[in-house]
Amino acid sequence: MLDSVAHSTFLPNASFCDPLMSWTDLFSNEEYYPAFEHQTACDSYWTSVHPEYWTKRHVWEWLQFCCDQYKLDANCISFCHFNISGLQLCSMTQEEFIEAAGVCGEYLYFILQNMRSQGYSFFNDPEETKATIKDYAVSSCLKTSGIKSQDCHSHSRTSLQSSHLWEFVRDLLLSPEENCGILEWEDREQGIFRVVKSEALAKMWGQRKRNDRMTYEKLSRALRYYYKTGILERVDRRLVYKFGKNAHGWQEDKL
DNA sequence: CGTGCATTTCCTGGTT
DNA sequence: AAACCAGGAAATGCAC
Repeated sequence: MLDSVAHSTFLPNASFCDPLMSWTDLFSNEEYYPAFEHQTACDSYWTSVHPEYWTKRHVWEWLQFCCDQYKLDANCISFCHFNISGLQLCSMTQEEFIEAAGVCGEYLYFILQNMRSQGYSFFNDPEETKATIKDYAVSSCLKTSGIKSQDCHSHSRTSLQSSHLWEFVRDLLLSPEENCGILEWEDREQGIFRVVKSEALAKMWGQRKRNDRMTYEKLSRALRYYYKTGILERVDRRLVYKFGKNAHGWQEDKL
């Protein structure tokens, strides 16, 4: 089972990232049936069929795509739970997803629901969706190597909304596209970083928490509380912080 | 409903 | 003077 997932092929990235493409467009677009002229629905890619009509193979292909694209830990996923059709997949509740794949399940559920409502535009939404995906993947245990499936399950309640400030800061440091020069590594190895645009950082954090009253003054107070818990360590320079021993996921060689 | 955690808000005072 | 830093105290929102 795992082998079939690991060895099947994906569409190249460029093929499904057109944000303007609807399900109808995708379905009728010949580009999605490039190599096989007389394909049946069973032979088509999952990307060319609405999730409700997915075959078991489509479900597998989708799972593989998600694992690959969002660095989900396949160890967290009970693949036998997903040996089902698209119709059955779509009827699964979030709880059932979590039961089948822990925090990865919560994430997969999130992706599926968005795909069902938005089609592939979901994968290329430059706004919230993209940040949501990234944050979802990075803030939970998904990107950490060597994580045990039990750990994933124990974190199954972790979600975007519960993402902590230090994780938000960490993820910003780790994603240059979102960062926009707001944060900068001062010493990558030691986890020392500088807040370059304090106002922008506060604004972004405020957006994340849906709080337009957020300021750097208040954000920095929250950061200072991290000194006590070892998430951050004090650095005696303005706007400079350092990850402490209880912060994880920021080290280059451990990503 | 109560409790605890993680901020958020506010504030006084000190530093760059 | 503006922008930060240090923390105390209390309030808030949320999950359990």
